[in-house]
Amino acid sequence: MPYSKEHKRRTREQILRAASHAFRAEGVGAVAIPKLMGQVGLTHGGFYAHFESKDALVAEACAAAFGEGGENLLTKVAEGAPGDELRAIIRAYLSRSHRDTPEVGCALPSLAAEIAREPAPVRHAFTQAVSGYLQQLGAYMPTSPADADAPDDASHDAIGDDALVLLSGMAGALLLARAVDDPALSDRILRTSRAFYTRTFAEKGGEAEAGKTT
Amino acid sequence: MPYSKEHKRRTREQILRAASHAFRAEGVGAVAIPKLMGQVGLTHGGFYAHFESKDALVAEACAAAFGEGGENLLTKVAEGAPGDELRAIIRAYLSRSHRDTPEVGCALPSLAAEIAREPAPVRHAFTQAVSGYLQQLGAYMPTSPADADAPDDASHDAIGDDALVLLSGMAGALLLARAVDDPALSDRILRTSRAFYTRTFAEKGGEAEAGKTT
DNA sequence: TGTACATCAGTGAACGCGCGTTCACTGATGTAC
DNA sequence: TGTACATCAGTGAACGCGCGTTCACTGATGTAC
Repeated sequence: MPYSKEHKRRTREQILRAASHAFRAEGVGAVAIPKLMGQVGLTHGGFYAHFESKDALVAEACAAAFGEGGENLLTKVAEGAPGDELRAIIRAYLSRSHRDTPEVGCALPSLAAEIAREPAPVRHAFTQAVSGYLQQLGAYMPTSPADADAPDDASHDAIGDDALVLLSGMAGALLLARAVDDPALSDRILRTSRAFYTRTFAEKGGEAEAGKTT
Repeated sequence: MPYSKEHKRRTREQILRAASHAFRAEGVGAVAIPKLMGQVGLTHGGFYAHFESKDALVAEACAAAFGEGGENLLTKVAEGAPGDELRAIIRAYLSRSHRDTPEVGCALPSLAAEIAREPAPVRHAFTQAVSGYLQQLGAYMPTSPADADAPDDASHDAIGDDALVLLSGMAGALLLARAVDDPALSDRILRTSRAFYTRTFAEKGGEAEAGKTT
């Protein structure tokens, strides 16, 4: 046998990691396989020993960007602020640092518009990944994950209404903050949204459960 | 003189309109000049009699997509519901029809991620257009357009905090509803967000001003 | 321990393709006489 | 009113380029003896 199984696995992971960063930073359409392989220190031909096509890579990289194994932005931030997870998540999501480093940030604001135009398998992988992300976020929210209503279409797992609104709202704010070319306006979008979502979802008047803090 | 000035103006406008639709539906990178000119019934070479480059077209089409002259989504919807403009805007923005026809919808969810990676002139045109849009939206909101605080950076025109949060939040919800491949989940994102933004911004407990309705 | 061998990750030339843009041209048009 | 002319919107072949993908190859490696 040539090389080791471990060697191939590592190369594949390197490609996947580079892709998940590049896609978020530059967009799926702007990332070329030759350039991507160059970043990993290989030539373009070798790509097809690891992935069937660019589309297959996009699908996998989407999942990776949201952090399928639980090692993602949400858990990392939450671990750093025990007892105050939700406020910490909102603060981090709507930070200048998140705005300025899309390559390691949430894939929703950077990729969702392009994913919506991608073929079915890619959209499916994205949906699965974002669903997991939403469930994770919901676990940190005051209202319990599954709401008691909606008797007609009670299916899509355990995603809470609040998590849906919070994540999509923060994603929209980050999207706008990144697009705008006036730094003062961009900062203001972050500040205003941070205050709004903290006040609405991470303080007493949330939805259920009252608690600590003034 | 050949043809008339009017003739040239009309052709230019046709290209611009086709571009603003195609960009929103397919993304800037996926729209090719040859295909675009074909849609207008012309060949690709003629494009450069009307626009200096594709980038110049993108910048103008962004402005057009938001409706620079005041003839846009917001005013159209508001006119149809005198006295209840804000609720009507939220309902229309987060409707299935808006989700399913991006080519004539708001440019924020469909184009912002790509615009953030575009050269400076394009980003500037986008920022101007979205600022106007935000001001227009603010005019329909309970709180007055310019807030009384922020003495250090009081510059960016008259965009209210509420308008910032509402537009970016709705854009994020539409973005997510379009990306997801599960129709039930997509509908739920729209329904939940519509209820949330209506409750938060278009009912008595808004920010200031109490009024009608129960 | 040393050598022959089979495997297959990685190489790089080549493919067909569509892109944005240029340019010599053509032919429909409004104006001057 | 009818004809000659100048203008320039629109044509379409051509440019250089980089894309995704294929494929005959090469050479580093783990295994068998």
